[in-house]
Amino acid sequence: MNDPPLFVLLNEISIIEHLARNRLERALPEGLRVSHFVVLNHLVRMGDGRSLVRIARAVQVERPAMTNTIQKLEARGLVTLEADPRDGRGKLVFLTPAGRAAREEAVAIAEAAIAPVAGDVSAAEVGVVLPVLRRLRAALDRARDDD
Amino acid sequence: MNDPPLFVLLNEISIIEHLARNRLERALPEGLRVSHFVVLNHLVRMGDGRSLVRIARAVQVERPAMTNTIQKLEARGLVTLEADPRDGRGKLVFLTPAGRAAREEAVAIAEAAIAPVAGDVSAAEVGVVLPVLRRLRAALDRARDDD
DNA sequence: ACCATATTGTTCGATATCGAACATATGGAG
DNA sequence: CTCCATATGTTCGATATCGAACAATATGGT
Repeated sequence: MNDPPLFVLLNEISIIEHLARNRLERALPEGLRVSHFVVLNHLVRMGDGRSLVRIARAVQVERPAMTNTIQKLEARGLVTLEADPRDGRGKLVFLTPAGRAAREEAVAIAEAAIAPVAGDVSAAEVGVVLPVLRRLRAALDRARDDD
Repeated sequence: MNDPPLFVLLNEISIIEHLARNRLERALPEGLRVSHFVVLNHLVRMGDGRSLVRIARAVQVERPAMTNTIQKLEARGLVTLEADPRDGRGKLVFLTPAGRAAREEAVAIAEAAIAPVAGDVSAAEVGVVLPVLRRLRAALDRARDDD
């Protein structure tokens, strides 16, 4: 079997993603899904007060999924919603203090979850790999827009 | 934000996986899911006549999901099931000619789907990145067993 | 040989995600 | 200003996945 190199790479990426996601999912507090964590993380890192669509696009899910995720986060008191003053259709998502705290806790859990494998891949290696993957991601993103 | 390097790497991997999966999902023939394609691919590459659990473990899904996937493949006439002569509990999965043909077609579709981004990552770069990711995958696999 | 334990494939209930469709709101073309 | 295409958030129906639990079979220790 000589599949194209990129094919093999994506296959490996797919497996790693699945393993890492499952591992994180089990480590997170009861009821806090990876998808929730991803949104909290995004809001902390990129800033809150963003619309649902914008967040959805950033984390690669469709709008209905984001509606669901945000409703769960709101029910937990981790985010609040406000009407967008500039757009009557939009809602803006804001982190609550509890939301920021939950994100901190989840990050600590995530780091602990990957600690056992951290020794197998050095920071230097990540430094080599990461730029290539970023380029790959950018290319996939561009290809998506072209469809 | 200075997250640990491995954390950033896994985050990037997660995004790439999602983009690539969505892209492939849309390109595949109606009703043929990525999960189905993964199983067909596995059977061709690693050999058929394997049990459900064995396939499930290899492609990182739980047994109920594999039961579902195999039933769909069987309904499409892409695989057949036989009782394991050595184990009264087991079933062995065999590819049909139609299954092999469907796999060939799906591989061609998958290659076409990633062709637009193939130019952005050279084979040499894949050669550099792949060993690191394989090591990461192996480490995650080991960590899973340790739980 | 027997019984406890593990394994296999399955069913069941819960949940997340998706695509399609909808109501509402925006904004540009005429 | 009016009207139509577009965008936003939501609801709905379908589907895949998971964890738990189950029946049937294997396996290993005594």
